[in-house]
Amino acid sequence: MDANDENKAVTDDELVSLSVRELNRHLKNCGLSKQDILRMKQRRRTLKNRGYAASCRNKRLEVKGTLEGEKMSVLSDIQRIKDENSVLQREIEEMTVRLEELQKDALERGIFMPPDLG
Amino acid sequence: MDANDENKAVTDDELVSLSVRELNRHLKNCGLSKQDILRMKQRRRTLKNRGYAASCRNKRLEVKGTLEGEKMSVLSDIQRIKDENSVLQREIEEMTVRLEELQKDALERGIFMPPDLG
DNA sequence: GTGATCAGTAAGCAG
DNA sequence: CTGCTTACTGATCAC
Repeated sequence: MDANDENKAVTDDELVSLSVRELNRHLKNCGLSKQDILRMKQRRRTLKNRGYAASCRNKRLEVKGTLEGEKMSVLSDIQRIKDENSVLQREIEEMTVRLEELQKDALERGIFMPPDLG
Repeated sequence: MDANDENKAVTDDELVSLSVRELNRHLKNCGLSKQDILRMKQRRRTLKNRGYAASCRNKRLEVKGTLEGEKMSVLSDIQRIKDENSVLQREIEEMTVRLEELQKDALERGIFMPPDLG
């Protein structure tokens, strides 16, 4: 098992993907000095940070995109409700006309409308 | 005039605020080597970049804030229009009731309603 | 040259 | 330690 690890170069990809336990085992088997080990640890941290920074930027863009999408969605909601509003308004106008004609007709025919309905 | 500038330490603030022309004059009067002048130019650029980065971040926050504000504004618009919608809906219901009562009353009194108004 | 933005780095905070 | 965020830096692009 030791033979498998010994003198094996560690790529950046491996350095970030290996667990701490695996990394320690590997570093020990390679017989690196404490200085080198520290250096590797720091490089691992740096590489991780690189990834974190990338996710952070992606997240920022994603949040922004979501916000923009929500705004658009709400804007279209407004349009829908405004249209609905217009329909109601038209309906009211029609009914108003209808009532006025009824009143006019009743007057012409000498019919008294119930007071509470006029 | 030279005496005023000579051996005068240049702070970072001055370095970024001085115009190129003023800076060149100052650097010359201090009798700096070309190496030093180049170093100062680069430092100036770095300091400027620092400021640009800050504005960039501020702008990003500002844009985000504006977007959120717009979303809130549109949301309150929706509420307003929905309320207006409810008022219209209620108005329609009242008129509907009124018309139905008129019809019922006419029927009871044996009065024919005009066909186009029924 | 100047200003803006991107990706990478280190410092610092939170879990 | 891990992951995220911020400030800074150099590189790069557009004006």
